[in-house]
Amino acid sequence: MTAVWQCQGVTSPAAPAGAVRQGSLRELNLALVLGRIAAARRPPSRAALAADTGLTRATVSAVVEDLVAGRLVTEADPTPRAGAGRPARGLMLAGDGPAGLGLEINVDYLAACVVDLSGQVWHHTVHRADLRPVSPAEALGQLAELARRARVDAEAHGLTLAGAALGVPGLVDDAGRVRLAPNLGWRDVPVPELLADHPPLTERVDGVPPLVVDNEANLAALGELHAGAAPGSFLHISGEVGIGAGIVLDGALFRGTRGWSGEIGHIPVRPDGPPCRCGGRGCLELYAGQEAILSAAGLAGADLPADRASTRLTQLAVAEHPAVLRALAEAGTAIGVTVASVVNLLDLDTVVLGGGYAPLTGWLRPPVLAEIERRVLTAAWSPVTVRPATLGATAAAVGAAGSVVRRIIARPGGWLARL
Amino acid sequence: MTAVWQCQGVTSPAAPAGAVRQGSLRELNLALVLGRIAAARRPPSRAALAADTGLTRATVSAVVEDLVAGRLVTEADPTPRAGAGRPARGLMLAGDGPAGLGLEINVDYLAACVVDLSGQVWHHTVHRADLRPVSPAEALGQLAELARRARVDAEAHGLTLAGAALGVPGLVDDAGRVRLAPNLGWRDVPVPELLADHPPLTERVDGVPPLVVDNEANLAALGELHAGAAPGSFLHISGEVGIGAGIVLDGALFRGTRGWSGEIGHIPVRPDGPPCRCGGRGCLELYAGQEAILSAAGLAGADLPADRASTRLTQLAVAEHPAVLRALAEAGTAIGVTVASVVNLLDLDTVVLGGGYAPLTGWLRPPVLAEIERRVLTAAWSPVTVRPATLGATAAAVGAAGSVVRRIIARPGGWLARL
DNA sequence: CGCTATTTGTTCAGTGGTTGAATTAAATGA
DNA sequence: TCATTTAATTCAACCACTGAACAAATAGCG
Repeated sequence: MTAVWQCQGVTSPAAPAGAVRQGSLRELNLALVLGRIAAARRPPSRAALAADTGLTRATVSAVVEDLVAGRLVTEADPTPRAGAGRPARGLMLAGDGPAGLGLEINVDYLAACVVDLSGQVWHHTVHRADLRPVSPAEALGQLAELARRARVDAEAHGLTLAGAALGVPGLVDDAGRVRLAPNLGWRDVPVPELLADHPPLTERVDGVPPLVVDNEANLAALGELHAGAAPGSFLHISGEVGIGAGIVLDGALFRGTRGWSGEIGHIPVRPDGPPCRCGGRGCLELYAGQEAILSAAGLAGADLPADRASTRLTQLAVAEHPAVLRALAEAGTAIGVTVASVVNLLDLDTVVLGGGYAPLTGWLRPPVLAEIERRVLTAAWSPVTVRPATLGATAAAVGAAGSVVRRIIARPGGWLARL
Repeated sequence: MTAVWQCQGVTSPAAPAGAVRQGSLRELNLALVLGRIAAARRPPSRAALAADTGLTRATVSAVVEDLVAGRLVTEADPTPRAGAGRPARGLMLAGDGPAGLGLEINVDYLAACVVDLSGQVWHHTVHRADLRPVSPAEALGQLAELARRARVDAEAHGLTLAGAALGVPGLVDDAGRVRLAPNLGWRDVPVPELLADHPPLTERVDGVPPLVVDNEANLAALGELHAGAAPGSFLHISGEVGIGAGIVLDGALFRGTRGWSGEIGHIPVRPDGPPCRCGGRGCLELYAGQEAILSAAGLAGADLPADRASTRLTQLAVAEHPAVLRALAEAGTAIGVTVASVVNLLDLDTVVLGGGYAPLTGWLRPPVLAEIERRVLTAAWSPVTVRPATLGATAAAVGAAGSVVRRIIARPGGWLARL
């Protein structure tokens, strides 16, 4: 009888955005096959791809031929596995194809990195400095120098930069202007214009190096997504001086109506709590922001520069400094209350603690889990996993670079057409 | 210079789900054209569709021919507009094609309705009764009787029921089992099994009548989406005895990892508030649920049966009953705090107040907006709209029926193949 | 009334891309 | 050595879209 009732999935996906023209077919299958190659653990053969995707072996061969000709895919030299029959030739993302340049500006550091199609990081520079007293133009100037060096290094390795992305800790509009970055003290900073004066990033390589400016929490979440360990849907919380979050739903970053999603730092934890500089009261940032934790631990004050605070906190936690442990427990509880709201709302099964929170996960996780178990209606049936980010503290830069190459993987047709 | 910098959109959409085979092309274009016909305000011509979709007129003609042959589309008899040149023949969704059966069980009523492809409601029955003292089997029996009558009525009109969907106020798993419906007092109720004994819903019509069981808040949100007034992304809050929410993102319902998204009623408003029956503390439902509002207004007690409470509340609000107005203001503030969290997280620009909240919007909106403006970081740049649901109190039933026909519109290939 | 301009819808040869089966390639194992 | 097995390619067939030409149907105008 149960077979009669087919339940689940009333989803109403919107009709495909544009027209599906003749050539779209090839374009879609290029993306499909390339995506599977990128997602596979070991280099798959053409036959395996055919079985996997449902396409014919003939079609897969033709598609792969295009991808190889476009330098997006190469054949793995050594035959990986054996059995009986003609050995398969494994396919993998090309290491000498397009690469992405990732940049990050945060309150206490600048970062630049280069990532190739396969996700391998070829270059990574972090420049620690308190950027609050520095003007936006000056900060971007320093960043441009980092970018220039990254490019030189990339070209020395024979990589072709296909684009760049920049993460900033604030709200970015469609034009790349930073509308508000409270912890950096920026307001209405036209990043693209300011960077246009510095040659390293304005030169075109191969006709296409657009710069994308985005929220650093979004890019960090993307980095975590592509780093592989995270599932299709999760919440990534970036605990820097401010607290941001990136929301990944079904393998895609959710940006919100205007691209300003994930402002988790200003979700009210205690609606009648102390006033926040955002105008609200009792925001999460007041309980779990870096300054709040430091101050609760009795470490607020002059002798701890911003660019050292994060590491110092971890050191003290490892040393089991009592006030620090207490402060982390309180912060964890506040984070847990907020995460419980998010999980009740979105039914996510994974929460990733990133940025400055990552090394503190050992102390933050217990109170976070406790609040989730108390407050999430469905927690009894399906546990929520809370784990640290696998990427380092500068996940946003790696995520930014990854977003460039991932865009190519998601829509290889555009890249191939440019050759 | 600015042209060099192309910002926005680092989105990394997952590769297309399945293989794009030869026939997929037609299938996608069928969906595309049918979707445009459904979305159009007046019946579009083939030429207009070609211009709109980017397809050739020849292709559109061929696609439309399939749709007409499958009884999904008909030509509008009267020529709508005139100008110069051969008059266009308008295309519209067929009224005699497949229809959807929508069902709803809630705490204080049962409902059934039938909706055709164009969204027109052909049948609508509401049976008000307090269902808390009734056993699940008994309640489903009553529902089956409603469904039987709806089907008879639909067939009398020449409609073909293509499927049914049922909304319940609780958590539903993949198999259609109601894991928990706190306000109904249900736990682990195997709805499909219990309904299998009642013939009206188990008969197959045309080979395909699957029953989909879903959360009523999800279905109500879908109803609001298809009713048209709402944009692509919004939060729909259903204020029944419990408080649920449906989240629509980019025109699609977001269901969460396990389909349990939108449990907004148990988002903590005051983490240290009074205990809730869910195990948490200070949940929204304790401040803005129907019982909370009644009790705050001094109306809690015996002489107000559950199935009358909602209308009574509205009457008293219209009469400006002071305690009721005060209670609504408090509830609105609690809703506002929660909505502020959601908007900070998801960056939505529209919030729809549905269910019992809809007629109370006049009193709830001001405090909700006040909290949003205080607490949402981006409120200064982009206002959030709060408006009542356009569908009546039984939006879930209409949304359920709509979900059936919308599924056909979204994927007409499957329906056409069955003929 | 007849002619032209105009727009709609259809017909048809042409083409790109997938399909399915047959074929070739390259290894294992008895 | 040869049968077996699996991988990849080749090729005729076919499906669906394309583009242009053509037929249909109306308004405007003299």
